[in-house]
Amino acid sequence: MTDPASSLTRRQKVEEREQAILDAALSVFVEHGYRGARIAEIARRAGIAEGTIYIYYKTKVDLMNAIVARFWTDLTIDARDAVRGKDDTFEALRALAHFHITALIERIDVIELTQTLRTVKPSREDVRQYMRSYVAVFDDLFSRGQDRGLLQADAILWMARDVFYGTLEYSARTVLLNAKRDLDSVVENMVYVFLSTYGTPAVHIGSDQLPGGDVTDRLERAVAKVEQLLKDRE
Amino acid sequence: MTDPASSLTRRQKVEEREQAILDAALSVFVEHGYRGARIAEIARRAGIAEGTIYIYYKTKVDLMNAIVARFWTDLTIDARDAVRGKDDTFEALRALAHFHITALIERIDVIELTQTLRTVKPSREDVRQYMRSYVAVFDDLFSRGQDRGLLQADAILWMARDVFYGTLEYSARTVLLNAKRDLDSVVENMVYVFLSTYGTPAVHIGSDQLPGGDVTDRLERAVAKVEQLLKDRE
DNA sequence: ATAAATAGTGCGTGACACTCATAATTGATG
DNA sequence: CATCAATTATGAGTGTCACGCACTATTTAT
Repeated sequence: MTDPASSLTRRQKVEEREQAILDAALSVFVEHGYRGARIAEIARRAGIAEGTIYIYYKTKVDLMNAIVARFWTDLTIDARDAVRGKDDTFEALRALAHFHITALIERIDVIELTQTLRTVKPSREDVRQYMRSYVAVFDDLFSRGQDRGLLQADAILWMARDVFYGTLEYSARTVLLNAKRDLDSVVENMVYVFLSTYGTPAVHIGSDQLPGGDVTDRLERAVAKVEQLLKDRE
Repeated sequence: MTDPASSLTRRQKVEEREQAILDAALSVFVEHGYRGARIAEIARRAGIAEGTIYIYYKTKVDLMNAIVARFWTDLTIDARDAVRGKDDTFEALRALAHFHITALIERIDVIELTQTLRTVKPSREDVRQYMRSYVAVFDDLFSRGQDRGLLQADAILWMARDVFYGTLEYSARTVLLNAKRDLDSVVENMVYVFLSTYGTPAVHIGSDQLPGGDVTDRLERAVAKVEQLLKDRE
């Protein structure tokens, strides 16, 4: 046939329908949560029969898994974009922290679906996989910071990662509950913690972000004095 | 009647039955998760009819809420016990961190139920309430540390709290996945982060907990040297 | 054109949370 | 102790859904 509407190959049509299902499912899951979501409603929104969905996805859980996978894959790409071009490690960390907590708050519905996935169907190896890809953005940043001597070389990556993502996640949750707590403070706190904990002297010298009273900074100045004195004595 | 078995008053029997239901429900929920848990199974284990449960709890969600509430209330008491008697703020922090992550790992099943509760029935004001009581253990500790001049007076409590609970929670999750990551390291990392970020100079002087190679520690020694040198010059 | 393969349909079914009419238990009262 | 009202217990019954399945429609290959 030369019908323009059917100029699409079978695979393309299937592909499109799959996206339609995912879009419909996302909206329904987000609106009603996993339990409240009705397959019938998803089918209706996707403009297909209920049974058709089961051709594409074996179960309701599988369907949600597909949604969540798509979400995190896209988010990983966006995260990489957010830090691209930031040369300074701490600038990049700040950007990533800002991106991450913003995403956590704006897309909290989808993120909660991810949580639900874990409880509904434990031991989903695939969930673990795309989460790994996502946090790799931080890992790369941190390692590069270490190579450049801005972050302590002996700092243990996974500990720093736990502090980073754990704190932001927890903060996001409280931001959502407490309403009046501002995102920028959370981000600045994060950067501050990293400076204090993992920053090398190289970072602190010439740095002006630490408010008066910071130990490391003051000690740094003291060391400079020592060096001066030692030179004087020679 | 003087039948010893029925020497219990009506209220006592009701009370006991309620506990029996909660115990049965806990075990079933933990074994099968929220969705997999069958009310019929809970009734069977509690030794009562299915309908009886609905006399005590209006819905399945309400039942789970009761379980979770009991859990956190008990945990709060244990947490307070864990820090009692620790005079040094950092010792207490260490103890609390250890207690918290141990609980997170040992009782991860119940804690996940808490998460599930949030998604299944959002805006549960009561969940927020007993969580608040639980984190208050940390808040008290931190404030006392500030009063004593061991923690920076201008540090913002909620930020520190987010770092503390957020990091531990995230770590617990990865510990459970990665299997080989040891708890003590996580706890020490936590204490280290707090020392670096929120500790005042008063804490660092004379402290020996930071392993060689740590910036703050090294700078501390450098300062001691400066002071010595300066004295010598007088 | 015809067959083979693939995609779509929607009614049927079993599982399960929750209801309700009825029964059993309790403790107060004369 | 007998009676009664209030409370608590029961389990068969009901409505809602996820999912199965027998069948139809459409596309691709021959």
